Amino acid sequence: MSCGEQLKSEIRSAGYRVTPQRAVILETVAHMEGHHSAQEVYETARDRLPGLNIATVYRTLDTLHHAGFIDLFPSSTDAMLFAYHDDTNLHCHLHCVNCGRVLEVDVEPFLPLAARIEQENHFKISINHITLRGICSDCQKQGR
Amino acid sequence: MSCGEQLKSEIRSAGYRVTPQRAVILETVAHMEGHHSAQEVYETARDRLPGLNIATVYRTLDTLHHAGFIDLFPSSTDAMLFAYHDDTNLHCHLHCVNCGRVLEVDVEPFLPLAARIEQENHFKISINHITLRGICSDCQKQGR
DNA sequence: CTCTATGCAAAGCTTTTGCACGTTA
DNA sequence: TAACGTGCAAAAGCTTTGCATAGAG
Repeated sequence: MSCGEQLKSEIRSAGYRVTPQRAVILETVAHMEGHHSAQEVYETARDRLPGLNIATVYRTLDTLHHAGFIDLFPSSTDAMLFAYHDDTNLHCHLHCVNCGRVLEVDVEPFLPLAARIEQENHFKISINHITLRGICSDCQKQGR
Repeated sequence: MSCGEQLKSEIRSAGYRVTPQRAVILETVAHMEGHHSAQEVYETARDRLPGLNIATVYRTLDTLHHAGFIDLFPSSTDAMLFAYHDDTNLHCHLHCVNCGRVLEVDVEPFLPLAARIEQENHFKISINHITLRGICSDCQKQGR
């Protein structure tokens, strides 16, 4: 089964109707590395689906988020960022507040600490959403 | 020196003009515990400064942020959150993606790990902005 | 007196919503 | 054919901006 068929099948198993828009948008997010705004997803997906509407992108990203296929990340700019959720590739995030880029790093060293914080605060941590904010090496070089 | 005078003096030492708006807005954020939207800051500050404009609140919060008095936090809802920056009280954040509340927890256990991540990635972490997202105990009780 | 900050109103951007039509199962 | 999803257009919410006036140093 092709990658696209695989994703369609997963949408269907999650109990959602498979439409061209949903299939293309999910494939788009899955193939674009990293974290992207709705506008970026829209512009990329539109190449394969002319006539696609940005409202549909928002509605579809929301649907796919509820279905567990997509993770949401608030960013330091106005726009929410979206990323494909891959259980086999959990990571945490270094979010540069200067350029907005999001680097991904191994989550493993965080796990013991996360478990401790969960216990002490009765707070269920979403491991894939741990975010450290700061300045990336590129921005440090350029001063500020 | 009163608390208000203290803050005014700090604004002045940072090289900014002291206006009633800046003084009141900074005091407001300093006295409101936790993290608040511009709208909340506006509504609270307006009690002491009728005629205050929301545009002034945004401009002032931005100024005070650049001056280092205020921290910014993107949230899972649309609105940016603002908090008083207190060097003597660094903490990290448990951000409930369900109700939007932000709990503060001791930052100390994070420091060794943060130092290691900084070294390995040449990324300058803003210690006061470490954010763990998830579900708070109240929302867990209510189911989801 | 000069330069900066504020109020006001308008605009910008991201995101959401209502509704008629088209599509999926 | 009975839901449900989409396109379109309009609106909503947060934030920014231009400009004239007021205020700080």
